[in-house]
Parts: sequence; structure tokens; C-alpha cells
Amino acid sequence: MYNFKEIEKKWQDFWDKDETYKVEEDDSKEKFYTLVEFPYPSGAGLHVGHVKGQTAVDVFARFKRLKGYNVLNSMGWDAFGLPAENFAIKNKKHPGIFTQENINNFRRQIKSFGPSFDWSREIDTTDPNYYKWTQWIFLQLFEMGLAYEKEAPINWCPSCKTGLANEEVVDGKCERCDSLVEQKNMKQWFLKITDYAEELITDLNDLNWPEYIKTSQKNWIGKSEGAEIDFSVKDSDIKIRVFTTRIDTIFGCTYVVIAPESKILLQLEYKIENKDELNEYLEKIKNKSDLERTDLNKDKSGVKIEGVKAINPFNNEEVDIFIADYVLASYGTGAVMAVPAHDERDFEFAKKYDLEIKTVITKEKDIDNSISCYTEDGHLLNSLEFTGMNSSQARSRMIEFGEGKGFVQRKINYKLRDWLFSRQRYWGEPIPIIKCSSCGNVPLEKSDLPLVLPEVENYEPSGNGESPLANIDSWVNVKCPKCGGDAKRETNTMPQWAGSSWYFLRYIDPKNQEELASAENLKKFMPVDIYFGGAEHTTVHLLYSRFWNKALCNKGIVPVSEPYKRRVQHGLILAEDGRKMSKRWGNVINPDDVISEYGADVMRLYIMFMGPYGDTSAWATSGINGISRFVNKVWNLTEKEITEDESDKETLNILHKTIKKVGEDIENISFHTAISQLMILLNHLSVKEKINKELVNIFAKLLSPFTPHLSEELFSLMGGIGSIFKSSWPEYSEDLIKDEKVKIAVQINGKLRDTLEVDFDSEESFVVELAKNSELVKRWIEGKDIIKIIFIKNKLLSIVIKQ
RNA sequence: GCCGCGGUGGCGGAACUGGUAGACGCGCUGGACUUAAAAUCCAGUGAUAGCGAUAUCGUGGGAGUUCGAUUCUCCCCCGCGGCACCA
Repeated sequence: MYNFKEIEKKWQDFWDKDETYKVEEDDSKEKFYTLVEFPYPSGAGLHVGHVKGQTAVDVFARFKRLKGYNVLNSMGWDAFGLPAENFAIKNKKHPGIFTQENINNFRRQIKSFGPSFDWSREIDTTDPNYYKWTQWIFLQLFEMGLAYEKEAPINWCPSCKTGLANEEVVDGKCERCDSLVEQKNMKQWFLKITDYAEELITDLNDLNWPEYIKTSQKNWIGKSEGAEIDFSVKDSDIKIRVFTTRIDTIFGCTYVVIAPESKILLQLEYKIENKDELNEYLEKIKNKSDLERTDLNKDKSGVKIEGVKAINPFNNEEVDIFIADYVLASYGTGAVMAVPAHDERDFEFAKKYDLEIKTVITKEKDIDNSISCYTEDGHLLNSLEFTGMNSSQARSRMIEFGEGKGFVQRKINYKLRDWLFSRQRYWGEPIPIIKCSSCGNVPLEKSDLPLVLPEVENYEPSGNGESPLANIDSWVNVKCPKCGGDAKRETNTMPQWAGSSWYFLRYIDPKNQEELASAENLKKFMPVDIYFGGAEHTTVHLLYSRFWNKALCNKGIVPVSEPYKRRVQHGLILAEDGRKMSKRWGNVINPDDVISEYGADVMRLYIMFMGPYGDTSAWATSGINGISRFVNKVWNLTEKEITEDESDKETLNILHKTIKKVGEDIENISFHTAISQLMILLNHLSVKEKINKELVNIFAKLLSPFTPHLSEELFSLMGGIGSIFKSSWPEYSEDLIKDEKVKIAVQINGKLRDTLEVDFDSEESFVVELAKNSELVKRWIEGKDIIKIIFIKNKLLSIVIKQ
């Protein structure tokens, strides 16, 4: 019986002492940078989901090491965050204490399943030596004009008492605590991610990422190309600028709509005749929650502005102006031209308020067949000189025409908003800015970093938009570094996403005191060759960190514009009952328990065997038993007679097929099929009485990415010296993969009637003769005309007969 | 609504550029070992009919292309994920 407890411990100790996974200084070897998302060290401990990602990166890293690469594979802690802070509030203890305890527990748990991380490079985002550089990067962004302060309506979570980025609001609720998010006007720090919107889209093209992640990111950034058109307000100099992607429908515009929060209203104010009615409406809107406002099913409402008319510059027609909350102030210009005949929303609104609907696009040329709303492209009607053109033609002609006259501008809009970057909480990186009444926002000097998070008495957020740091007068009140006058520190902290936006750079040179990482090392190791992680980061972390990397690249700090060459995401592991694992259901699988019952190798192998890596699958105790059987059977090979005698041809054939398939499958992240091939090989070997020593060695190597402890033990039993991971991946021989005999399928009119065993590469004439003599075939073709014979070497013979 | 992915035995899932559907694992059935059980080992296992050789059906449904379709084309149904009043 395989004693996993003893053997796993033995090799884990060996790896620690041997520093087996330390990145080598050897420059002759090509680098390979494997990365897995570093965990937030929660109080709940390691989840099997973490194990899945960390095992996958480990399989890949070990494989690449054996393939001769100098592999960088490390681990760290994304340790700022709300749970630690909430713990601190409740227990009146520093969140760092709780965080350290959790980190220690996570480290122990991760080490207990034996992944090959270079622990000498471990990082922790809450360590001042780390966040010094997070702050430094902020200052670079500030210097580049990419970090700015602005008073704006922001997403505010009343329960977490902090502002949130757009990416942290899901269905109008706080991603963390599910409270309804409110809009609050506050002066806040933003990062100008929108400057990179275009690059963030186009550079996706060259990345080896799953298509669905690319589309998700594109959708999130939401590029749309169109034009801005100026409508002038009758009897005034005021212009209302609208954004549209469908300038081809301009002649169907029967009114203009302004968002309730739009600043244009102030300009128009002196002309408005129904101010009371408008104010009443605005008041009503204000009281609606964001969720209510964006509910698609809600009735559209609005109010006509009396006394003011807008003029369509294309035909000089006068149209009415409305304010309505179906138009968003935050997108485009905050105003739209309404074309009810060709836009669903405008159509709905026009129906409700009985407004004119004017058809200008038809599906078929010159035929007005539209009864309701037609939103597709088509041919123009009633559009003066543009009549008869198709939509796309009309769009470019109209833009040219309008640009010539000065009332149209080509414009690209993005849904992506700037990243709200300040949080009114304690447990985050302090923003390294001093606010001086005469000099404005003054950045700290590099030599003043890290700006260490000070001790406070009370970790509770004030709720009034100030972080707990604001209460420490001695920390807040400083002299302005520029003018020497009285000044105050910025008291907001950075969001949790900050530390994780660049951690992959720090692994490369984690102890560097002078730079975030040396240029030389960055050049050597960037980009990350393969990045494993979870689906929840498709549009948040992945987008933020690409942005930071791009900004740093523009500053000449990072040598590559895209940080992650290849991205692989894993599917969830559900509980045995098919539900999500949760304390509430009491169905959580704790890796500690699995390891003590079955061993680390069995857990790793099982998780990799559960199904396709990207798929969701449910934990099955019976399944893990099967893997346990497999591991014991592998061990039983050592009880056979180990010889130097050569293996038989069939064995070599299967062995070499396995070498080929396991290598290819690991490369393609098809771990479960790699393992099934290893099972096929084992099933073949299990019935033998004697077994070749070298064959055991090769088998151990093929298994080693999945079951490193077992493989080390086998390797050393077979006389290997040192770690198996310092050896090399076996090569396969094409000759040995070829089968000597092959089975050929014989089909008659497409139906399988017989299989013939023949020599490899047998000729058509030979196989046809053989088939014609087969009783099973004779039965079907006797007395029939053969119309056609299709022969594919080593595969099949298809005979077509006349019925 | 839009975009993306998927639907294969009792279950997880295999199947290369169209070429023997169901690899591998689980489960189940029978047998060996055992006083017995567990563990282990051996054999079987898509459905239907047949003692069997074998035949027919079979990859969500319907049509099509083809000697041949899980794979390609069109239509439809269902499930999952993302986005969603973005003009």
C-alpha cells in the first residue's frame, strides 16, 4: 500500500531544502513565466477552487521545467480588502494581524499539496515594501495626467460606506454586500482608463485568449462609431449637441431629448415656459434609485420643454425638445435626436406621448412598408438629396456634408468610464498626495515612499465620505512640500484592485529596493506566458492590469504593451449536491480533509481529471476513489520484477503514444485526456509480470506534473539522483508510434459491415480482395453492382453498391 | 433583446482536417478470494430483438450536402455565461 503521508512529507521537505523551484540564474535557458491569480487570504481558508487554478499552473510549470525552460512561478497575497477591515472593526484589532494569520494558514495549505512555487519570491500587497511601488505607480499615473480628481456623481455603497468603480456594481448592487448602490456627488480620484479604450480593444487581437473573454472585454469597453450633430436652439446662440450612430436617419428626427441631469438645461432656463412642471419631474427622477431608472420594463417618462425649439440642421425643420430619463447624462453628449420610426426607445416614447413618427428608411428600395419601428439598415426615403442611398453610404455622405457645413463631427464613444480609484476605507494603500490650498495636489517624492498606513484607534468608516485616516490629525496635517505652507494629506485609500494590477511585475524582482523591478529582469521575464485564473476577473482585474501595464509601458518602465500572452480560465467546482459550495449549505470541501484522507497527489490528479478544465463540474467522492485506486496501481508497479530487458513492441507503441499525447494535452490544457491516456498505459502495464526500469522512469516523468510526490519517489527508487524535475521530458519516436497492424472498417453504402485486420500501409487492391472474400461483406454485395470504392489507407474501405 | 458557449450511455466525459460513436473514469451486474464484509482481481455493461452469429435504432428536434455527418449548411427547441434604455 502506498504510504502517501510519509512520502509526500519527505519530498516536500526535500524541495524546500533543495530549493528545487527557485528561478535559475542560468541565461542559456529560455525563460517561461507561468502565473496564477494570487488569492485573497480570507478567514475561510483555501477553497478547492484555489487548488484547481494552482494545480493547473503547477502542472504547466513542471512540464515546462522538464522541457528545459527556466520557469518563473511564484505565489503571493492580495491582502488588502474589506473582510480584514470588518474583522478589525468588530474586534478592535489591527486588520494586519488578522491578515497575517490568514496568510500563514493559506501558505501552509498551499504548501501541503506541493505546488512548485518559488517561495523566495512571495509577495504581499499589504507589505509597505510592496505598496511603496503601488504608490509609486500611482504617482507615475498622476504625472502622466492619468490620475485626476473630480467632483462627479459616483456609485456609493451605503453599507460598505465607500465609493465603488463601475466594475464593482452588478445589477445596481454592490458586488461585495449586495446593497443597492446610490448615486452621490463627491470629489474623488479617477484613473483615466478611457484614454486607453482603443488600445485595450485592438491589442486583444494578438493575444492567445479564449474568444469569449475578448468579446466580454470588447462589450464592456463598448465602442461605437458615429457622429455628433449640433442642433441650434431657435432664436438663440445655444446649441444642443447630440450623439448618434445612425445619422442616416436624421430626416426622421421628430424631436430632441435631453437627459435630466444635462447641463444644457441651465443654458436654456431663461426661455423655459413650464419651469414648475420640469422641476417637479426632475424631483421625481432624483428620488428614483438607479435600479428603477435603468429597469428596461419601466414606462418611459418625460416632459416637453415649452417655449424652446431645436432646429434640425439638415432640413432646418423645427422640432420639440423633451427631457426624459431614458437618456443618460453620462454617455455621449447627454442628448439625443429622437427618430421614433427607427429606434425602439424613441418609438415607445413617441407612442406614449403621441409624437410624430416619420419613416425615412425602408427595407426594400423605394417602398414605404414600415408600419412600426424598423431599426435595421436599409434605403433612404424622404431625405432630400440622400434619398435612395443605402444606410452605410448615406452615413458617410451625410457626415462629409455636415462636416463641410460645420455642424457635424465624426465621433467615437465608449461605454467604458474612468476608473473610480478612491475608497473611504482604512485597509488600503494611502494615496500619496498632499493637498495644499495654494499649490493644489502635490505628489510625494519617491524618497518619501512608502507612505505607511498609520495606526488608528477606530477603523470604522465615517460614512460622510472621509476615510478613518481623516481622524488622525498628526498624520493628516503636514507642510506642503512645494511651498512649505499648511497642507493636508489625502485621506482616501486605493481600491483592492490596485495591488493586483501590477503584482506580476513584482515577482520578477521582488526584493528590489530601488525600482519596482529592474529593467533587465523585466526584459528577461515579461510578458507572462500563461496566466491561469477565474472567470470573475474577465472584465475587471484583467482590464485594470492591462491598463496599468500599458501606461507603464508608455513611460518606458515595462518593455511590453500587453502583460499576458495566453489566458486560461477554469470552471467552478460545485459541491457534491450540484450546488455552489457554501458555508450556508454545509457542503464545502476542505482541501485539508481531502489531503489527509487521500493525499495531495490524489487530490491534484482528481481535480485535473474531473472534466475539461474550463467547465464547471461537481465534486464526486466516488470519482476521487477511482483516482486513489489508480495511484495505488501505479505504486504496485514497484512490486513487479524490475528488469533491464527491453519492453515488447506493443508496450513501446503504447508508451510512445502516451508520451506524445500527454505532452500535447498539457500544452492544450486538456488535462483530463492526458490523464486518461496515462490510465491506458497503466492498464497495459498492470498485467505484466516484469517491467523495464527505464519504462518506469518514463512513466514517472509523464505523471510528474500531476503527481509530483509519487513521481519523485518512483524516480528515486529506480536509481534517479536528485529531483525528477531536474531531469528532462521524454521524447517519443514516430517509428514506434506507428501500428504494425491496423483495423480497417469496411462500409457498404455507408454502413459498417466488417472490420479487417491488415498490415500497416496495406494497399487498396489487397484490402479490396480481402473484403470481397469476407463472409460478412459477401452477404451484402453478392449479385449487386459495385458503383464506387473509396479507400483511405489504414482507416476504411467504403463500397457503394446499386440497391 | 444582443453577443459568446454548449446539448453525446445511469453519471463525469472521449472522438484528428467529415471516416469503426461512447476512449478513460465512476456506477452497476456476474464471478474469484474470504467464515463474512471491505479491499483487491477477472469478465460484462448504449437501447431493442435473439441462446448466438447478427440485425435494427442511436450524439436535443427537423431538413439538406455526402459513399459516409457528433463533426459541414439552414430552420427550430433547451441550457449556461456575459452585456443590457450606451442612441
